[in-house]
Amino acid sequence: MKNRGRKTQAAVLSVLRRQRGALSAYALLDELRRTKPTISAPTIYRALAALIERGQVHRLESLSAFIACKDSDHDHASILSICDDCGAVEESVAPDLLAELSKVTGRSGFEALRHVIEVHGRCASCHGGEAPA
Amino acid sequence: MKNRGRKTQAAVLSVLRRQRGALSAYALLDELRRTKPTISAPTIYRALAALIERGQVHRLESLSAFIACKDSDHDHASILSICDDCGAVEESVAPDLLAELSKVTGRSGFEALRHVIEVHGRCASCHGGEAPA
DNA sequence: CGCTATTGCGTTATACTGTAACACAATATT
DNA sequence: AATATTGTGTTACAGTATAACGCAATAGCG
Repeated sequence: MKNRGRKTQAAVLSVLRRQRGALSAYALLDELRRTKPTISAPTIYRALAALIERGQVHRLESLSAFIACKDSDHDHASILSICDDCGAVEESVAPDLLAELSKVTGRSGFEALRHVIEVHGRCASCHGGEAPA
Repeated sequence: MKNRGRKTQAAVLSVLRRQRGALSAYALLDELRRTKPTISAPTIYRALAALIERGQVHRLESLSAFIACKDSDHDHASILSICDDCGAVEESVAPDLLAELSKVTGRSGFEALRHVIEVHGRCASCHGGEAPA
């Protein structure tokens, strides 16, 4: 049976999809405990690992946080834009850019296997809107 | 006086420069304790923050680790290539790529302020060398 | 159909990463 | 010289993640 852990994974994914921004593992944990009070950290991390492996969840390295993948049809690495004001995260895809990046790092013979690209800044509503606090 | 913390910062930088790869904050701490046994975590983190601010140290977000900046003349974000076999880290600079990246993320009106670009893979000696364990 | 082997989930406990808050040292000010 | 000011160094703790164990669920065998 392949579906043993799938229930937890589905629950995790469902919570992440409900969010506008990213969620830390422990925020996720708190949320999931509302329906399953006994759930604990390693369960979450394992579910996240499986989801990340399948490309359904991204880990934001620069935030130690997680987000559901929006457009499920891309196998290649995403470019993640993180609004430092409101926490919203956007995904962009740009295969040409990844190829270019591999080329740059490959100058020295480096073999690129996994790209981590995260861009911090302000989303349209935040930098167009009122001044920050 | 501006140099109050500079002594610690210099010590941190010196240790980082001696390394081939990146060092976690606590590995750094252990190393520094050899000459100054009383030093503790926040001291290290403050020194690191100052060094990062000045661009002399980079934080590898995907490793929670730190590395001395090799070529001190660039203000723009670095592209960091991390060898997952030997831990060696290379820095590349590619302003055009950053501009392109800002353009991609800017499609939706996002204003890019800080780029995090880390590429995992294998350095020339590792993927050219013998098979991994 | 029950018994045993196998796989990997869930839990407990703990290690690693990072920071808030306080106390004090060094300098600037009167 | 005494006091105000700034920010370092420390203590203590919060947040992030995982090793290791025990058990539940399934598969294979008699």
